Amino acid sequence: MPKVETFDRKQVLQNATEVFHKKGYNGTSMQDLVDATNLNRSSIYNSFGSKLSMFMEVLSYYQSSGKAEMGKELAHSHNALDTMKLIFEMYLNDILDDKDRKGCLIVNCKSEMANQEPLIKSFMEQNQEQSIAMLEDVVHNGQMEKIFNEDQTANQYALYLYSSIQGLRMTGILNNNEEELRNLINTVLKVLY
Amino acid sequence: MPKVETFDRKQVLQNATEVFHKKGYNGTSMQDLVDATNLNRSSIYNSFGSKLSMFMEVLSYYQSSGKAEMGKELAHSHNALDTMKLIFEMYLNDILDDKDRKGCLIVNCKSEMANQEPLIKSFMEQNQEQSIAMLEDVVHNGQMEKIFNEDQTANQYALYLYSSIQGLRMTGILNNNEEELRNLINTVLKVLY
DNA sequence: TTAATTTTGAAACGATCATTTCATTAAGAT
DNA sequence: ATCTTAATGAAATGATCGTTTCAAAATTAA
Repeated sequence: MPKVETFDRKQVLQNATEVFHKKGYNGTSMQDLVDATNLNRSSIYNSFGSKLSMFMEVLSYYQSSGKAEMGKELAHSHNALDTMKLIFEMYLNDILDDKDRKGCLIVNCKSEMANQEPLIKSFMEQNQEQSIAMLEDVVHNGQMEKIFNEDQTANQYALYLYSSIQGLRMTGILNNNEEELRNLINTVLKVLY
Repeated sequence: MPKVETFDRKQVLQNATEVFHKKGYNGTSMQDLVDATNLNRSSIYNSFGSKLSMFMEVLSYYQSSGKAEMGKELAHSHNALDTMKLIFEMYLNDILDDKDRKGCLIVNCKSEMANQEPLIKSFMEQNQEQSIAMLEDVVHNGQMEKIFNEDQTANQYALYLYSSIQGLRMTGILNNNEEELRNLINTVLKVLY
């Protein structure tokens, strides 16, 4: 066995994520990626195949990073309401920390490409399914604990919450007033209990 | 006075809107616009200046069309709850009729360009301001009529509704199940009364 | 009819697009 | 040391990008 991949693939993906996130898929050029990753143009094609397949890998990386971070954050919460508040708190912090006002990579990509690129559409469908399943689980627990009402099924509430999160991400692009956003989140969650 | 503008500017804008809506700004080429408008490349530049300024005009046209349609729809409603339901009903119909699953041009553009193009950012800020003012007015009326509660100020509820609408538009890109969306809308509105 | 002005067509602009090619350099395995 | 494979660099691919140019055709007011 000869020379093995020497560059840090994770670091490269992080750098690529940053550009795609800031400029969008169509707004990002291969030159942008060469500059951001400090990788050779040939190396990008050797290691990632094409702009689109590199982007798909970026999306997966972004998704699993988010999931990991969320899992860590929720590890020590055993109350469904606290869990739900923590979830929204994470998105809020993401908005408040986002100096470039880029919004959410996945939401942005859905709006840019879901109706154009079948691979993206599939990714978004499974992302939606997973997100709703996760939210449904939390709501279901809350309903078992009698913390959340049963006016709607857990699945119905999960779709509502999923939609609210997308709305929050969109709103956060232009509005980063912490007080207003916190109030908005409280209003979203109020219907649950 | 010699030759006057012969083509139908409104029709041209409608055709251009269709392409921009389907492909996004960065995904739309000048050739796409030439094909869609049946206008000469030179004529486009003579009449609209540049791709970006044509897009700005498309955005304004889309916005004012939506406002006009909404005004007509709401003309005969004098109950704040009915008005609010009609507003959401309009967005729902837009989703159900959207065969290409394009979502909302304005929401898409906000996610694609608000952080990159100052002209777009300004447009989106005034669009948000107007939308919230309109919603605030309806909520305020409902609160006067004692139909809506006063747990939050009309302005706070307006931001919540504005955010919910953006979420609905994003959700509608992949989900066009009428029953689920209707249920989602009911959940959104329930907090108001 | 003439003068004014716009639309049109076609070509060209230089820049940039995503991708490919290939010879050179580098490094682990035998 | 040598074989094997990967990373690199630089150049080139052909296509397409947004925009400009300009002469010819078209239209209307004077």
